[in-house]
Amino acid sequence: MPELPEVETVMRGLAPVWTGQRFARVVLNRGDLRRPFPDGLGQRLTGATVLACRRRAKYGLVDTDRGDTLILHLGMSGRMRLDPAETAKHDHVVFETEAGRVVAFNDARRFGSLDLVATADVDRHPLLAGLGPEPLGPAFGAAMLGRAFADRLAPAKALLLDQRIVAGLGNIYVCEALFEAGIHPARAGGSVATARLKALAKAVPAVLEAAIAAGGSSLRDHAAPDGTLGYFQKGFQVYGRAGEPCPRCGRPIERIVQSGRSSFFCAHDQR
DNA sequence: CCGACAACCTGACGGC
DNA sequence: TGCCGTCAGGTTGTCG
Repeated sequence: MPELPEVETVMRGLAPVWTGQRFARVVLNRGDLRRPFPDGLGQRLTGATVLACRRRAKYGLVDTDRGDTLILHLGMSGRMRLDPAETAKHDHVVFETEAGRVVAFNDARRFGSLDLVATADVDRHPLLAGLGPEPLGPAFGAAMLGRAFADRLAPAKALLLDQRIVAGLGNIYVCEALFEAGIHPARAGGSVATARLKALAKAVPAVLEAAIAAGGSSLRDHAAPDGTLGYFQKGFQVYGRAGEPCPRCGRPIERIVQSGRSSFFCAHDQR
């Protein structure tokens, strides 16, 4: 479930555990996830002190005092298990601080990734260089969306999923934001009325902030009850609710598939 | 530029 | 209990 809010929650959970702490051990239980781990990953992290835990789009960034930044991506199924009672299947990398806190990067499907790059070059790294603005940052808004949507025939759904336009949205929150803004997911970007674009510019951060708030509240002392960071149940308005009544008009929520991914929407309220 | 599709992997779930 | 098909929050590349 890692879209922007989940990654934000994970990094907020890691921050108090890692910031200012040194890694005593980093155990790699395999040599790769989506891609091979960088050479010397374990050695380069062991003994390093964490300066900051932050986020860009769906990437978690961990800066160290050695001038390196660990770039982590949770893929589809990645989780950070905090002080796990025991090791679990798919605990691929285990970080242990000198204070004895343990974090296990668990990722069943192995679509996640770990990269280590010079902190000074992080923003220019190929993974991050092409990303659009943060939807919760100052560069995001109706004007910027208007420029990105103008003259586009591509569906609004596809444009919002395009990380070069806005960085951090995934399938769930795109569905939710489009519902909130009253925009049909298949509507061509260029045909979205200005008023709806403004609504969308409000809906996107609203939906994300609500999710972050829900995640944060379920975190308590930095972890869900099962020690997992980053995943929390949340009631969605339309996502995953095909056939259920629209919370606004009561008509059944519909599901269509766009470029291989499910879109959930209300055909009456979203045009 | 666009969109459909496949690939990367494992697990959960429903039907039989 | 097992087997089978379907689906899953992401990213990347190919093809037409």
